[in-house]
Amino acid sequence: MSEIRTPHKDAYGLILEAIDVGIYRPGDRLVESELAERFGVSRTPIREALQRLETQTLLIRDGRSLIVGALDHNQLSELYAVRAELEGLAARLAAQHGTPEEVRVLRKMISADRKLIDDPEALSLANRRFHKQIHLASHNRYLVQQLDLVHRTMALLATTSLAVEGRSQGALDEHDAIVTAIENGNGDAAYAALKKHISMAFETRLELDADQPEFSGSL
Amino acid sequence: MSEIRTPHKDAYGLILEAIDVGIYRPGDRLVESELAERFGVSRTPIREALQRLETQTLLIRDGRSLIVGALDHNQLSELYAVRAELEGLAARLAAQHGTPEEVRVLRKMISADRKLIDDPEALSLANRRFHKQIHLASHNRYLVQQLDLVHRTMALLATTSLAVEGRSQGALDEHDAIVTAIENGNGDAAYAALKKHISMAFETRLELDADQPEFSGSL
DNA sequence: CAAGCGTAGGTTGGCGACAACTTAAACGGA
DNA sequence: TCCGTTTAAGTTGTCGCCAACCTACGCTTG
Repeated sequence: MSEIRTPHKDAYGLILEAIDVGIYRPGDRLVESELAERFGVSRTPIREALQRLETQTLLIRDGRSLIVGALDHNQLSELYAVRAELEGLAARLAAQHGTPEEVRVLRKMISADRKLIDDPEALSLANRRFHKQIHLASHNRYLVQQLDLVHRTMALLATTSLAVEGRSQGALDEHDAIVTAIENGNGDAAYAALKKHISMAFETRLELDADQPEFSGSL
Repeated sequence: MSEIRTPHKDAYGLILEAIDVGIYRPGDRLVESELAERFGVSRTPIREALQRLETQTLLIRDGRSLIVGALDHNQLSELYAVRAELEGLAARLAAQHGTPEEVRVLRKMISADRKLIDDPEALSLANRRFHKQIHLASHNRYLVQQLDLVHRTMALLATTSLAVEGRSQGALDEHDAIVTAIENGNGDAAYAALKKHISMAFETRLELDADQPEFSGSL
């Protein structure tokens, strides 16, 4: 209750947030001393955080130093392939092992999210929570862990695919189909519905990237 | 060319190897100063390595210190569920995107491995290489990364499931079926064959654990 | 004799400093 | 003017030290 200014986020969270906010963009080089000064700590905790981020491939080595990872088209494609499979598995397991309480929470989320249909910002956050809830309902800690990694990697992408006009409605309908399958305990249907959902999201992102003026890819 | 004694493995690899060899067993507490003295380095690189191992959940926090992670029955079950899905995806992608050269290497591996049928030690190593080759043939770096993580987690298990009498022959036959499906470019068949293979391996491990006098789970 | 408190030992987290290395710039010579 | 060499600045890797904290043992007291 004492520290309001600094909620004691460690260097890991601080750097992650700095990347999220856009202070550091893909391709930027991260200098330890600079980060240390920015956050008012020594280089030691910075180094620990950087190493953690490196093992998660959010940062990649360029010679001796670290730069913020970038996702080119190939990487995006590969990432979505893995994500589709893992999310599909999560849905299947959620249908099989999810508790009634967990499933009801999912159902409630959809109802609540329909009211946010015009607020892309809030909808993006709600979307994360929805998927996270499915992950947890799978009751598989390794799956949760791996999906966390996937989602963190996707944080390297600036914009959310929900920003595309009209995508919100479709996404919510897909969410509905997923939850319905889970409610019915139909693992195969849940697996298929979530895979389809990820496929649509990927397709939307590709359209989004195609419209961008493209100032990526540079080193 | 100067250092033959130490092939410049960093602390990360050294600790990992120490766990593999059994110097440190699941549940053991890792003391930084002890590791530093053992490897003849300062605490700093040790700390970095420990943090990396912690992010991969090979080490887990017990209060303030780190202990080697252990896998109970539930964790093992969850881990194999994820592994089956990821390995299955790797096989599917290998069938779709694998180059003829990569596939031929897989075929050769099986022939070579049949000669090792009486050497569980060598066969275990060959088995790892075989699966790794499939991962690489998927041409999906994130899948490779995640499967690496899974396999490293399984390193916490002392014995290999290939140690079970008669399992070697069955495993090789399953490998054969997998490669055949990949050769035919049949993604669905490859997916199913590898999932089946992992399922059999899991079943074998359960039998193995059931026979063990069980001195795990403590602490 | 038991229980609670205090102290001492040990371990982790953080910091500043130094050495090794890489990169880049500047200077000199052809 | 261009290229090579030397030098200097900057950054990372490693180290030893100190403070905070947790634990466990021992002592004291009821």
